[in-house]
Amino acid sequence: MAVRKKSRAAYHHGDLRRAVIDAALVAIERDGIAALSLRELARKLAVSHQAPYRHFADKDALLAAIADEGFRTLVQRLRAGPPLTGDVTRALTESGVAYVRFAVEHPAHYRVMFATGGERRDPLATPGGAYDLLATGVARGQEAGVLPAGPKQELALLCWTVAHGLAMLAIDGKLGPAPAALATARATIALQVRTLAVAATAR
Amino acid sequence: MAVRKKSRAAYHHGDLRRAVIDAALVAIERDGIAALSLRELARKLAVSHQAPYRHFADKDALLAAIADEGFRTLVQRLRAGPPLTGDVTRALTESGVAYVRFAVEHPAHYRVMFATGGERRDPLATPGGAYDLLATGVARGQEAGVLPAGPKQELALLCWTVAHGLAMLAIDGKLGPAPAALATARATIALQVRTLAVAATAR
DNA sequence: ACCTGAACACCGTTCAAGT
DNA sequence: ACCTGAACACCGTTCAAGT
Repeated sequence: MAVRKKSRAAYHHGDLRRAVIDAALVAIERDGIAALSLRELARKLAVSHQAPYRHFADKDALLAAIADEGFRTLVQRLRAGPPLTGDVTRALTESGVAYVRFAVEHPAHYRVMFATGGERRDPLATPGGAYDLLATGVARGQEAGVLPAGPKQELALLCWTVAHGLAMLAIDGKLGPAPAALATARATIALQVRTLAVAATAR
Repeated sequence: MAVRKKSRAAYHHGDLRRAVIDAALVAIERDGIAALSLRELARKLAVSHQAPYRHFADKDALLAAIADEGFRTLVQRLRAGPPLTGDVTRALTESGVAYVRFAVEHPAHYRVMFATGGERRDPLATPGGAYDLLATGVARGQEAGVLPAGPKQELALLCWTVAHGLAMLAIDGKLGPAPAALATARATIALQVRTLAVAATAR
């Protein structure tokens, strides 16, 4: 029994790549990116400290993979919201909430996505990426008269700024514990959308 | 000559504490907080690797000192803006610009101020701190009729969110190179202040 | 696609003993 | 308020040789 157990435990059966990423997310969430240690991950997964190098060239490649995964998931979440064909005000609000919710639910992903050091690309600016979705939303909002006229780019940046700002404040604990933080973020987004709508109809 | 040079170089004459902080800021700006190494700082300053410990209990104490310095400087910069007794719209705009400018000019400070890991306090919430200044500005804005009515706290959080969001995007290079980034931030802040003013007078 | 095991140059931090 | 120097347990990363 002991022998069988040992010989079976010698190899990691399953998706080590996945397991390394998941363990890294847990570690980052607890101790921050700075404290991430590949050797510690390997220890926790009971594989040799060299095994992770089968899947990631180095520590930065692991972080890049996490960032990639984060951007893909974020776009999915944004696409899952209410369609822009209906109530545009609501759609814009829910998009913002979904953005912050993603950050709150995946703080390690979000941190890595916007961390420096790796000089990573900017998948937000990718065609079909999050920024594209935002630009479309802004255009619809202007057509529907719930966003003020003016350069779409400026408005899109303002919206992203609010979402990103709230996301960072939320995962840094500046908006209180997780459930309250999301409610506060929602209220702030709603205030912003309302303000923009009022300004749009004012002239 | 060689002897004299060696014996004089043996000690660090001057403010080692200051020198360590400055060297840390340079290192963080270049390689990020994660890559900061006390031993490397000591080497660069030509002191023993143990000397910095005279001034900082550990690495985290050094980061805490940097964060402290950052919060103090930020408050100074915000206080240096145009007074709230005059053109409130302009004062609010310049406050926001000063906030982002601080981040752009002191990216390492700003990063450390909002970095996790150290579980630091929140000097923003300190009496007389940055958040107090913001709350006062919001109150004046409402009195002057350039900010919409409503809970001051919600408006203050929205303003902080925009400033913090722009600051983070700027130092992460998402707004382009430094000079352009500040201009973009200014335009975004102006758009937000204008929108709020229009919404305030709409009803 | 994993393993063991050795190796290298680096860390943060502590200690002991100096000036 | 600094120094030298040794020490400890840790890192990321590379290599060699296995299954």
